[in-house]
Amino acid sequence: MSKCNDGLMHIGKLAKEAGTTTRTVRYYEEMGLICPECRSSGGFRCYSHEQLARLRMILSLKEMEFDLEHIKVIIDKREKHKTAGELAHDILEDLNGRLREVGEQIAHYKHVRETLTQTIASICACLPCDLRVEERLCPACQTLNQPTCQSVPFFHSPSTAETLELKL
Amino acid sequence: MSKCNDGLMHIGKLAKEAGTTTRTVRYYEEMGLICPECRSSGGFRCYSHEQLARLRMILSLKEMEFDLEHIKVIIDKREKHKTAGELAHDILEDLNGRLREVGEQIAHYKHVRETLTQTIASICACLPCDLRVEERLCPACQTLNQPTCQSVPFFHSPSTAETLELKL
DNA sequence: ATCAAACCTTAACGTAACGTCAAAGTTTTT
DNA sequence: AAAAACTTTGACGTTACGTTAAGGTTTGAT
Repeated sequence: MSKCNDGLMHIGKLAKEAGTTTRTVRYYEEMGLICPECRSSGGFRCYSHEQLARLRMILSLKEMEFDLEHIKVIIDKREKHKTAGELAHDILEDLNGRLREVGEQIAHYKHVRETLTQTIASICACLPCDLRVEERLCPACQTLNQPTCQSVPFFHSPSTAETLELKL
Repeated sequence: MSKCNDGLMHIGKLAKEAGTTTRTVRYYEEMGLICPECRSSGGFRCYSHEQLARLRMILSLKEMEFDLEHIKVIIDKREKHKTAGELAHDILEDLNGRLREVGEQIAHYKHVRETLTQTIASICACLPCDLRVEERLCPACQTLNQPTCQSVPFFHSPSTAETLELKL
């Protein structure tokens, strides 16, 4: 009847159950993160529910943006500790490290946002400018006595920027 | 005397002035973002100050995390507009788009941080647990009547998770 | 039993933006 | 003139898969 009974499933079902793709599962296998319980006579990968749980572990760690290499390390830790407490202690280091990194990411993107916001403000002042792009200073900038155009490095042409630089 | 006079410089100087590497400059050339003014008789790339300004433009756009393809488009816009105002209007779309994306990135990482924080809290409750990792429920979790261990998908072993799942 | 649909297999290229050799030629300095 | 410093092209490595391609396997229906 079925070549895949005993509660085993092929890769498609496994992937769907875990909410990922077959390509991802095969890739994880290549990386040594997961491997099928057995193969069917025709060569199909067969997975048990244990594998499914393991795959879900991997994916839950991926949600926290650990890279696969680190995930492998973390999962392997499960076999290196006798008690859950020890394991918890060990894994908490990974989690706290990651937490710090994510904080840095957030800070970084906030900085990028700042840069963008300031650039946008500067360029807005140039909207009413009728000068050619090669010109040096918008009337608006002159009036406001602001170095807007020039403060936006990619707004004015290289030759203009160069001119300005040489004058310094 | 010098084979690189006339205010021209070789790639090393260019890169250092702009605060990047020669590899990056060559890559940008490959991508069509920048190209040397000329070559020395021996084949060395020679750059003018205009190229330096252009490279700085590219790098300033990179600080806002535009990808190179987008940077190319933005820089090309400089030649498509007659007035600075028009150019400003056009570029503002790119900047605002990027601003939105960066906001999304920040939101995303904040979500990741949330997940991490909650996971850390859950696992902290398991620190005093003496059970083997394969066991099902920490005394701590039982006492607190909290589904902590089980709520951390990668903390308990696959077989345990499976057991739990089958009981549902 | 047979046939098609649906599924699976391995293999391999593509992605982004460079880092990092390697082997050999050029410029600059001593 | 020789050595030090610099440059050249070429090519592989990186991350985590997506996306064909060409060809077997299972499954469900008839």
